[in-house]
Amino acid sequence: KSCSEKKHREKEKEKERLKHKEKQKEEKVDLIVEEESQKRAGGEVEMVRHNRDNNKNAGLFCNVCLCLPLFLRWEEEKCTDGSKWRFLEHKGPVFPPPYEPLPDRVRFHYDGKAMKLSPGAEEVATFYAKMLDHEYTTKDIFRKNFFKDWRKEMTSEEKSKITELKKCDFTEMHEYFKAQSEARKQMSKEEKQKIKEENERILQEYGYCVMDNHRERIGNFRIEPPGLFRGRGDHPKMGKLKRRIRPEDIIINCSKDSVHPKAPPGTRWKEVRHDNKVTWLVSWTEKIQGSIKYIMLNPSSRIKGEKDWQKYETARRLKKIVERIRAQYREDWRSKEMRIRQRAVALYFIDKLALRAGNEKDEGETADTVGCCSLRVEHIRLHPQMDGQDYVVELDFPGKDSIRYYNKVSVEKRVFKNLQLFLENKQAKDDLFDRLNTSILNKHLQELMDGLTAKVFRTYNASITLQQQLKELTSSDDNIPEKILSYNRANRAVAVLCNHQRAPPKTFEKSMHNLQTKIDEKKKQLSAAKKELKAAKADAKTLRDEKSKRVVETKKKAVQRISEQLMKLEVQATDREENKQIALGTSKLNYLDPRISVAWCKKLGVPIEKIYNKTQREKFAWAIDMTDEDFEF
DNA sequence: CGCGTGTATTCGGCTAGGACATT
DNA sequence: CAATGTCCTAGCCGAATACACGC
Repeated sequence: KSCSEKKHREKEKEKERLKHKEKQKEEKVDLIVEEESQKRAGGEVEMVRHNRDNNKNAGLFCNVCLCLPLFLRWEEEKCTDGSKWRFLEHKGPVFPPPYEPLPDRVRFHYDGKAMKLSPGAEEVATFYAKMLDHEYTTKDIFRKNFFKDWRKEMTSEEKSKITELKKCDFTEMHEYFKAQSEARKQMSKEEKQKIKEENERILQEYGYCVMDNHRERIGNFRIEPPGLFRGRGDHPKMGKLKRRIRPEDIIINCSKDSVHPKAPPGTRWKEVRHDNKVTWLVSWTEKIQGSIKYIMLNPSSRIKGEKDWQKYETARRLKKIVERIRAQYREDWRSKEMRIRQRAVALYFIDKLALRAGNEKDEGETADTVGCCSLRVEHIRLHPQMDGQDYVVELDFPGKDSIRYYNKVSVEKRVFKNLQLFLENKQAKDDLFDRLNTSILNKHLQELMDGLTAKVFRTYNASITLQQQLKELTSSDDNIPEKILSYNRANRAVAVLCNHQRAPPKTFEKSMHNLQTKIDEKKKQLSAAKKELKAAKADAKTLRDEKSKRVVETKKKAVQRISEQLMKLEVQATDREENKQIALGTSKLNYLDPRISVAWCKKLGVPIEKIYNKTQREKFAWAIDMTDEDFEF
C-alpha cells in the first residue's frame, strides 16, 4: 500500500516539475542558461566538468527549474553587492495551537486539596507537569525559576494561596498527558494517515518559499511553542517561562513586490520589512536571553549550500598556508611581548586540539562554559613529567553545551614554559590568556589570510584528518562493509578530535548483547554449512554425476553467503562498540568537506547512500553533483 | 513466503549555544 | 569596546522507519 502511495507522490512531483519546466521554457531562461554553461565548460571554472545528459542525480536539482547543476546555477546567480537575494516570497510562520484547558476531572492539588486553576496559571502548570519525570524538576534552580515565573501568571487569589512549590501536586496532570501520548500511539491507521496528510498539507503551504527563481524548503517554519526554558549544564535561567509568541512580536522579511504573508485574523505583525542583505524570513525576540530567533532556509537551499561550499573553500585556502602560519606562531612563542606569546600559544591550542575560539559570555546569564581564549587557570594543569612523557598539559573544562573537554597532551618545551609564565601569580578564576580575546586573535588571523578566523582551523583540521585517515585505512581490496567500517573509523577520529560526545544510548548494553548472540548463532550456522559442503564434496567424488556437482555448488554458495553475513555482523559489532560515546553526525554535517566523502565513494565503488542518508544527500547535493573521484581537499 | 505486529535503530525536528561581523 | 544581529553548530528526544518474529 505504502509503496503505491509513494509512486503516486512521485508522479505528482513529476507533474509539478514538468509544469515548472514548461514555464521556464516560456521565459526562455533555460535556453540562455544552457548556452552560458556550454561556454563555461570550456575552461574558466575549475569544477565544470559536468555533462547534464549523463547526470544520474537529476532528482537533486531544483524542482522548479531543473536547468543546471547546483553549483553552476549558483555561479550564474552570483551577486557582488552583499545582497543575498532579489526576490523573496513566503507565507509566514505557523503558530502552535492555542492552549486547550484541561478537562475538569484532571485536577491540580495544593497542600492535599483539589484546586481549579485559572487558564493562564493552568497552562504554565502543565508545562511543569509534562516534565515531571525529567531530571530538571529535581534541580533547585529550575524549580525556583519556574515557581517565580508561574506565580506571575496566577490570579491574585491563586497567588495568595499557592506559596510553596513543594505543596503542589501535578501528578494527575502528568498522568493525563502520559495517557494522551499513549492514546496517540494507539490511534488507528486511518487516523494516523489523516494526521500525516494534514502535516503534509501544512508543509506544502508553509514549508516552502520562493527565493529568486526557485522554490526552496524552509528550515523551521513553526514558531517555538511556549514552555519552560531548558538550558544545558548549570544554566542560571533553567525553568523560566518561555512565553507564547504572538503575531505582534513577529517581524516578517520579504520582497516588496511579493505577496506578503497575512497575519492570523484579528492580529497584525510587528513589522514587515524588505531587507535583502539578510537571509531570514521571520524573526522575533526571545525574552529569556533577549536574543533574536529566526526562521531561515533548509540546508538544501542555495543560500545555505553556497555558504557551506565557501566555508570549505576557505579551509582549503588555509591548507595552502598552514605550514607558514605554524612556523610563525612557533616563532612568536619567544616574542618579547606577552600579548604575542599568548596569542601564539592560544593559536597552537586551536590548531593542535581543534578548540573553539572561546568568546566571553555574560556571567550570570548563561552556563559557565569556556573555549580557548576564555580558558581559566583552574582549567589547566602542567606536569613536567607524566606517564613517561615530558611537558604534559592537562586540560579539563566545560565546553559548548557544557560538554566536558578532558585531554592530556604532550607539548613542546617552549609552549610549556610559556604556560608556566602565564600562570604565574594568578588565582584559579583568572584568565589564562589575560592579554587575549577572540577579537584580537581573529584580527591577527585576518591579516594572515583573507577570511581566516579561529573556526577555520577546526574545519580544516577536521577535513584534512578525514582525508588522511581514509587514505590510510581503506584499501580497494576491502569489501563494502569493511570499507564502511573504515569510513566510520576515519569519521570517528574527527569526532574525537572535535570532542563530539554523546551519552551512551540507554539500550547500549542490551543491543550489544543481542548482536553478540546473533554472531554466535551465525558461527554455528557457518560450521554446519561447512560440514554439509564437505559431505557434498565427498558424495560428488564417489558419485561423479551432474546432480551431486550441483549440490556442491549450492553448498559452496551457502557457505560463502553465511561467512559474509558473519563478517558483516562482526564488523557491525566493532563499529558499534567503538562508537559508544561518540557522535559522528555533528562532524559529518558541519566539519567534513562532503567532496572528500563523495570522491572516496566514487573511487572505491561505495554507493553514496551508504555514507549519506536522504537529508544529508539533499544538503550535500552540490558536492555530490560536482565532485569526481580525484578530488583532493 | 507474505503479512501483520512488536521492538530496535535511525532520522530529523527542535531549540539552545557559540562564532563572528556589524553597529 | 560593548551591544546587537546574523547565521552556524550542538546534543537530545520523539517520530518514523527498518527489522525481527510469529502466524
